[in-house]
Amino acid sequence: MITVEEQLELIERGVVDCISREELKAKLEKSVKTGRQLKIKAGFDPTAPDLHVGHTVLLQKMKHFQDLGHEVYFLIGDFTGFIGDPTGKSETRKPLTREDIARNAETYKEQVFKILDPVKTKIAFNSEWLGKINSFDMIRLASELTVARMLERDDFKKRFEGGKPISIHEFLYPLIQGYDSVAMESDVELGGTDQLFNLLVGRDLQRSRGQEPQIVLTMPLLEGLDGVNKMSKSLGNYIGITEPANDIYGKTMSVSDELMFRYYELVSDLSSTEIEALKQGLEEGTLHPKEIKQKLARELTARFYSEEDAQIAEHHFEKVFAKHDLPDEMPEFSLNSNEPVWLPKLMVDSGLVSSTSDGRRMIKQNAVSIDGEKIGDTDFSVEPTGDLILKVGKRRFCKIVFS
RNA sequence: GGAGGGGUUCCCGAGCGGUCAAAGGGAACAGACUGUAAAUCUGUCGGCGGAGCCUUCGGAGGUUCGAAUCCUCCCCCCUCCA
Repeated sequence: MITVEEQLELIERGVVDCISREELKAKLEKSVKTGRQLKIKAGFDPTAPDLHVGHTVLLQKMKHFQDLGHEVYFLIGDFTGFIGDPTGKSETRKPLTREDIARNAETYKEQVFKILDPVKTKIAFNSEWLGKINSFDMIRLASELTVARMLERDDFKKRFEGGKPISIHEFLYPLIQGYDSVAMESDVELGGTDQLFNLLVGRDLQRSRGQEPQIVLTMPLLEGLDGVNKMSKSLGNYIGITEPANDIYGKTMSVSDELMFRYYELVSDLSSTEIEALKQGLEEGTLHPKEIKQKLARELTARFYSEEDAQIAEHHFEKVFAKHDLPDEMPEFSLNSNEPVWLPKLMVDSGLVSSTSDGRRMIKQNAVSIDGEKIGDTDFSVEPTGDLILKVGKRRFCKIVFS
């Protein structure tokens, strides 16, 4: 059995808030003594089963608990999904059907098990207990927190002060999430730092209902590719874990040097000593920043694919971007015409640009080439004499095949 | 229920009868520079085979030679009072 101290060391790695460390230690001690696993809970939204690298920060932490032999619950917040959550200014979400949720849950499993141990992971749905709750329970729950307290939550506070709408039912979410902890009798709840408030509500509710309050652990939010905002799908600054290997590799390479170590710390499996060594190598000039980043890109690509795929992705990257060569494979567009084709039209048809205006713009900006030769004339027409490679910008290629 | 403020192009946000395809910023895209880095600089940023034309300013009508701008109704959001 692993000692409490050893467990703490792994658990606390990368954690922002731990409330409280003493209680966590006590729980671990009890667990070691009695052999009872701790119940670890982390909740996920059922509407967006597209996980990105940002989510993996949390998943990695869940994995740590699994490795330590604890009981990890992947909680799908399907109850919220049934209701439809119009959070923020985005248009009201359509309530999900039972089928949607079942399908999303499947997708989640596929993705989540790229990190978590499929055998050890328990999947739970909060509709199981929230679906049974009645109006009285709901109102009683709502009476346990004040509006002033609710407005302490950063997100609500900002929206309130900024004159942005907040629906009443949004106040219910922290309560519902907190109730999950009560229903599950969780020992530890994990979440991003933005979840701190919700996680603390769980503690409050457990305590007021005579349970031993859960330990709250928050993980940092990983910055997205823009280096500023947190990684999110809606901001488009993410690396999706189901994206093609080339994209995972390439997107990782576009991370800035400064941010790259943040990625190392939060998502890499390397130990902190190994990361330190990389940092030192960079400072001393023995390691080139590109090499360090490539190591990261390989690690991430290999995690979601394989070592081999990572090698291929690296090869592709070097070829296309470092050497400005053509990729090994590119989309083909077959054209059956004996007439010359106006270039902007061809660009639209082959899907390289969205409109002829856009194509025209690209030509004007000196971004278009055919078989390596820049085209600067917007009136240019392609003669149907033979296959050719059409390139727009740095990364858009298409092989035009005449048939 | 009463009073007031507002909904503008991907986002934020000017415009308040013609000179508006709509300032400015952000995002994005392209070019230069590179390590596809990042940062920076420059340019582009509704559609149409370019001049010109067509469709945009919450929705539907209307007034005008002319409407994002004025009027009517409707929908949505915010604030204050109750």
